Amino acid sequence: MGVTIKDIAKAAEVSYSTVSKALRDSPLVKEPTKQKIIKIAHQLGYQPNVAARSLVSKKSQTIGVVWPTIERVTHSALVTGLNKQLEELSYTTLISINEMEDAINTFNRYQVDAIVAFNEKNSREPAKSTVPIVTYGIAHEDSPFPTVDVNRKQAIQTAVDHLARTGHRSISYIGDMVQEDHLQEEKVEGFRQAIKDYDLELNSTSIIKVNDLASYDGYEAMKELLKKTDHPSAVISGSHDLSKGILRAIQEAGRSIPEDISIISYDNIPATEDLELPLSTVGVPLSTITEKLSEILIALINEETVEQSIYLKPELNITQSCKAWNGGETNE
Amino acid sequence: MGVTIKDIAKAAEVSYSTVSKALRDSPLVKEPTKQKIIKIAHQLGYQPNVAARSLVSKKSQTIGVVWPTIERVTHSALVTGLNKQLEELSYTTLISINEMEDAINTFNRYQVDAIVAFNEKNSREPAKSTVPIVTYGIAHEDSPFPTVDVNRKQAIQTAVDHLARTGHRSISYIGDMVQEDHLQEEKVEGFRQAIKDYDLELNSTSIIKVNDLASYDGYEAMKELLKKTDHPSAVISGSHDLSKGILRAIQEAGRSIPEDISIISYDNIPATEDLELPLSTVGVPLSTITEKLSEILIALINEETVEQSIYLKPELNITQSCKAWNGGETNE
DNA sequence: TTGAAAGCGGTACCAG
DNA sequence: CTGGTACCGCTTTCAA
Repeated sequence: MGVTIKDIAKAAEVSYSTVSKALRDSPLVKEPTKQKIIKIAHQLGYQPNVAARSLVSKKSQTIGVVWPTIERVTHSALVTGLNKQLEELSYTTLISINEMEDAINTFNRYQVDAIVAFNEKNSREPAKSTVPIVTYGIAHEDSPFPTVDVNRKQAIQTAVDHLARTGHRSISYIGDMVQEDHLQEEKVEGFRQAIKDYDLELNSTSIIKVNDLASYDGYEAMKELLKKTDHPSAVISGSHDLSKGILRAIQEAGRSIPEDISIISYDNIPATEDLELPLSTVGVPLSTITEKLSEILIALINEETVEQSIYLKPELNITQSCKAWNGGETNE
Repeated sequence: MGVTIKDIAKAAEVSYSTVSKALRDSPLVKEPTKQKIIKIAHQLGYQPNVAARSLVSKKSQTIGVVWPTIERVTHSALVTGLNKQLEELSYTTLISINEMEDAINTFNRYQVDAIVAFNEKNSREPAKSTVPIVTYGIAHEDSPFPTVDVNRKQAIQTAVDHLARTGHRSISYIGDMVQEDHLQEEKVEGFRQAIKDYDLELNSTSIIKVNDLASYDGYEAMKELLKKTDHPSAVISGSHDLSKGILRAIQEAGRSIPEDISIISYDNIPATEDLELPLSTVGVPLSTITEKLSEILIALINEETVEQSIYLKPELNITQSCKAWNGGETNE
């Protein structure tokens, strides 16, 4: 077994309650004593026993993340960001990839202070949990828990709005999923509605289906689209990966951005890779999401009331990948 | 706070130590009493407090997984499999995405029974841990902990071996990484050596570099390769994703498998998607890896001695994607 | 077969 | 400022 505060007490020749105080940096211990104790604790490689501590304090300084769909890369950046954010708030993050209900039970047994659930489907019965829960990305409908989500519909609408206002009349959206995917459908829905609002044409090449959201799918879709004589003057892409493929296809076809075609990508990941050209994006920055999530978590832990449903507003970020459209004629 | 055994004791009108026994299914409790207690516990939605339990029993029935590189999809299937396997052994899996040392400290505080670390780089100083640790995929060199790993070098050698024995003289390997990547280099090394052993030619198109291991990279590489008049009669691919792209490129070029070209893919994921044709693969099945890992974990927990370095032998699985080579002439 | 009581490693309160 | 002690929820002897 590991080192306990009693071992430290013996070594430091003080009572173990003094050790406890010193280690918690209590002002009730004289500075030299404190230093001595801390030093000894360090030498002995002391690690406080969470079990014992949370047993009495009822707090574990731990947040449980329920993430059954690790295979979905989409959330890994988010989880990474959240982990980091919570670390700064001196919380430890623990992840379970079990199903919602199992995971929640586990975290309850572990007495985590709060739970974030990334779940695709709404759980039928609101799992009974002593620990407060916030969900992310779940249909806002009638989740039994407070929910944080990105307004994907609005994101795409914002993109269409920008393009329409800058003269584009023919816009395509690449990213409708062949398989059912609630999150993607929301984007498509936003596109459809915005096109309608602006009274633009909606034809067979306006919404392009893809098998997956990977780079190749974007490439394939765009290649196909460029074969048409009357290809759109602007494209909105459903994900960063798709966009990479789209750029490749455009480049390969010898067309140029933004002269021949403007592009806006849905994306909440900060542009890590530098693509050849900085992509215009629309979406909620990852940091905004993790900040909001942490905020809710902390509020929940402090038993404050929180909004039942938070819908994050996307930001539009226009770069050189977009240009006003003047009917295809050169401007000079 | 949640329900405790005392609440149950009160409701069942027995002492709380009896409740404890009943819930642990001890033979020291009469069957009817036991049933009654279990029923009440269930009604009350009792969840045993891990903190209290592990405080006294010194066991938490939990395995910690250190997985700092979640962004790397490679391991997600493995973690999923391991989680499932351990669940069957009635262990709970908890994941930390913090750096090795932090994560190990966290798990020590949590008194997990053992730790699995997926780490790319060998940690400089063997973090001091009370809890036994096993690492996966780390250079077998001189890890301070027992290690389980796949023999990637041997995998590729096995593939070359098969192809060479069935008449192939010109074989290419697609999957050398542009960025440094230890795991990939091992495969390339295996390829190089096997080619040498069989006295085959090693030219500029024998080993194809890729930017990443995604589908598109395979597509691009294969497309390039097929432009050569004297393209190889067989290709070995470094990953399942690469293979998907490779198949697409071959198909697009109007060539056929295995008539024009044979292909073997490095892969340990069970063929989930059915590609058009079943791919020949070489690698260690995921289940073998997770079984071995669990086995070591359990042994470690029981304080048995384990091998310091376990190197799993890859399996070759040949399907219709490979065919003996007779110099390019038709056989009939 | 059941109950009482000790104690796991800490925290926090109270007395000195 | 330091030490003593009750107790968190549970497991595990030991007695009844």
